[in-house]
Amino acid sequence: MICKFAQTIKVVIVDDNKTLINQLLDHIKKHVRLSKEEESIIPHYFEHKEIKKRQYLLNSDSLVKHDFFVINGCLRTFVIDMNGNEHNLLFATENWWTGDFKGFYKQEMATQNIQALENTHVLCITKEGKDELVERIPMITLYFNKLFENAIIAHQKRIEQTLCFTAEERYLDFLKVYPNVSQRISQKHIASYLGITPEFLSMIRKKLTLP
Amino acid sequence: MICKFAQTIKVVIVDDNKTLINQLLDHIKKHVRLSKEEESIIPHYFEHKEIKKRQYLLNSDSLVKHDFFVINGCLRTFVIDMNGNEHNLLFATENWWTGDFKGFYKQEMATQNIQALENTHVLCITKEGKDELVERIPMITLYFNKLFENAIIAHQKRIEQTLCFTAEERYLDFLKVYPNVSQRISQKHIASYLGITPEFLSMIRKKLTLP
DNA sequence: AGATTCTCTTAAAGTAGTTTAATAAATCAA
DNA sequence: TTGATTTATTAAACTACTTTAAGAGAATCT
Repeated sequence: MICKFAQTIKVVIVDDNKTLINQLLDHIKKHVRLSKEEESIIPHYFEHKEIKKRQYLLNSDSLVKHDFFVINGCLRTFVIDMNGNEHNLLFATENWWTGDFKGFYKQEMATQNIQALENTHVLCITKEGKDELVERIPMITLYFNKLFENAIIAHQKRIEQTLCFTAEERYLDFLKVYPNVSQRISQKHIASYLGITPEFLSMIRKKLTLP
Repeated sequence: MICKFAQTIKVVIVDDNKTLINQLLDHIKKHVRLSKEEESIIPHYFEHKEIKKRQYLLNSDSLVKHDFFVINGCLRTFVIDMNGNEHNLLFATENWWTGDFKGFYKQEMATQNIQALENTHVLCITKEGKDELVERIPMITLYFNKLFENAIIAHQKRIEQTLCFTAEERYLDFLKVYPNVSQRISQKHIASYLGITPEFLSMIRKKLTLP
């Protein structure tokens, strides 16, 4: 055995945009069948972008130009309230879509912000690009429709949880549903996502580790 | 002048299903152009149902057979938590769609309940019916897509508000955005929608009416 | 019309979660 | 490696909201 850790070392090869777009194509093909010709059309509508840790991909009050498909890394989408406090809405890792939804589809100014929590590679598409893509490959509507469907289900779940669950219950569900995300981001960001202060999350965690 | 109250008397004519389906067709035509032939196809996929005040249109743990378009009246969609408490997710009045979203699209058991707060007329469509309708009138996908888009925007707004706003701010926004709904339903149902107790809503209202 | 049930209000006591502040631990910059 | 900044923890004081209880008013049922 040359390297006994080989299985746990994650090597990200980003030398070639073809690798990146294939990841998106694979994701699309989980929902829709694509002909070889269609597969060759899709790459033209996406632009690759690398975003370093702590940098911003979108700021509120700027025009929303793109929607983003995450290749690797981690992004957080958040809003800033009247008192200047940030509230995380979503963490996006590998194979997640993110963006300012309303701003993108209505072609308005952003109300949300997107920041990289890790060095991150994304594929960007514009609204016009997406519209043209759907026109050229009508079947791909099924894919985007499925994304919408999943988004609504996820949003409804979150609304139900804030109405029905305590902060502790919401935290436990978050750990269960997003185990890999929760290990990669800081607790203050998890607290913000859950709608509580980092201090209170710390108390919850203490209570959970004790018998 | 024969009756000086004529303008304030609301006469609902429900003698004829054609009147009902036209209301839906008008709603669809705000988003998509329909040929006369297409207009004649659509009615076959909808079934009219009258639901009396306090009756249930859907109970959790039953199979979700239909999605609903409200002609008139008012429905509330709610979940029941582990302690048996109800939490309102949505009020649907004229020209709103409602249903157990996840249950309908995944053809699963309902987790949500729907009850009439007023005598209500709805048009029902099954999942198979909707799928076939979309196949026969592909353009109608644009209509349903727009509904999805609006649903995601509304859900995101609600999530942001629970993170950023106090109960009082959420109440004021509810009054502003749904003035007609808020006058038709009881305060205990508004409180439940806002995620607070009726007692606390009462305190908020008292505080707001004082200087 | 009278009895019953539901809704709204008020108030006092209680609790989930916040704020402030201080300290330790981890991460980052140089 | 050191100093500077950010993150996590703990605890005490505080606040937004809940719970319980009780009474008045409205709606609903015979």
